[in-house]
Amino acid sequence: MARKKEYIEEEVIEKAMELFWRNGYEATSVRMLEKEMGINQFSIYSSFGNKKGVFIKSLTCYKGKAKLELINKLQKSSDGINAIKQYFYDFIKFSRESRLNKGCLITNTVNELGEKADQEIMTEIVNFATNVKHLFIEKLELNDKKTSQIIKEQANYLMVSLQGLSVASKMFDQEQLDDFIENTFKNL
Amino acid sequence: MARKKEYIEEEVIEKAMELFWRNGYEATSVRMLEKEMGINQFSIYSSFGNKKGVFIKSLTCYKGKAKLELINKLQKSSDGINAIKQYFYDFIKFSRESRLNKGCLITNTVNELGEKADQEIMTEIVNFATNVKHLFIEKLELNDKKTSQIIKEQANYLMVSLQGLSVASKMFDQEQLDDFIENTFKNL
DNA sequence: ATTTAAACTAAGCAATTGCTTAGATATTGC
DNA sequence: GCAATATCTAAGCAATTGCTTAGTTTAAAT
Repeated sequence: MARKKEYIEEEVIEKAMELFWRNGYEATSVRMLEKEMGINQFSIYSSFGNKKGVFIKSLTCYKGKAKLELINKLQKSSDGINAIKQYFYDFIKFSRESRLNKGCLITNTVNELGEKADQEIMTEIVNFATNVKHLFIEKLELNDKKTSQIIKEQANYLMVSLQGLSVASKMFDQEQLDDFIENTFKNL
Repeated sequence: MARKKEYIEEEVIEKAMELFWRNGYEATSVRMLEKEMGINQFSIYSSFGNKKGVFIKSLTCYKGKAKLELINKLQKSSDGINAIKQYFYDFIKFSRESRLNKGCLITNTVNELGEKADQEIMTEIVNFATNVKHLFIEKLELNDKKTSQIIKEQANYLMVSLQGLSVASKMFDQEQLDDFIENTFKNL
């Protein structure tokens, strides 16, 4: 009884996500989204409500991509600490696009919006961080010598370290990042 | 032969710096700067050229404040590793304003502007990071058992860790940050 | 006191922001 | 074929962006 959409929402959201990932939230305008997603502003607003709506869906898309290309591998591994270390190395590759290091979209967003981030956005972020942390805990528990207190501390340590890696990858060279990762996992 | 300025550039720049620190570069408009600095746009542009000019001076101001409240203490100390650890704890206090964790302005800027940061801004940033790193190296050298290779690696490690602390302080609680710092220095 | 020039106020510039809407177009059920 | 309706294009909205400029005020040198 009506016309068909000429685009697939999941596909255009991936384009949007890439743009937000490269530029950040504020620096990405609806006109830029229009071009990158290949659809008109009318379509953007009718599909996603507003700019924030596009961003929320982009975060979901990012999580899906990260899960597929990064997190599933960690989840499957039974290599404990070494699996997490590999995750750190994998993350650098994951966040690099040709010569540009984009960092982690979640970390970028926390850093950009901080406490003044919208509630909905903040929920997505905390949600994602919690998942990763639980996964770290799961891998740390493979070492049965660690007490739950130690595991908690080390999981916190690793979470902050990962954020450092995200920011640092934008300005430090591979050698510096390698030094960081190697030292991070020395005593775990 | 002419009228006197009704403001002191160093004073109004400190206000601008606080604003950039809280909000980031893009999210800070010239109208906001006008209000915060307490001077008219004409004065802003005649004193600092353009928005970027205000920002560059703000970075310099930040460095001065950091030196005074943070870096000098580290420089004076002869406590080696422990002095650096104390620097990490001091940084958290330094970057907190009432309940808001603003992170490090330098780290915030790298994260926001990344590779597309203006050359002049990038110079200021690299410059500052290099200073801190050299200071870390100086303190690490107080332990004469460390080879220069180890010291290089550990300095890189600490630099990235510090950036992690900056971002993480925006969303993690004190306990998580403490776990991070304590574990960070276990590796040294 | 007069001249001179820098510093002020405040209005205004074009460009861009997020978002909306009027009207044309296409796809469906009948 | 026709009517119904969701989707498209493209123009336009008020508000905000970084920056400028015309005109007034102030203070020092003569």
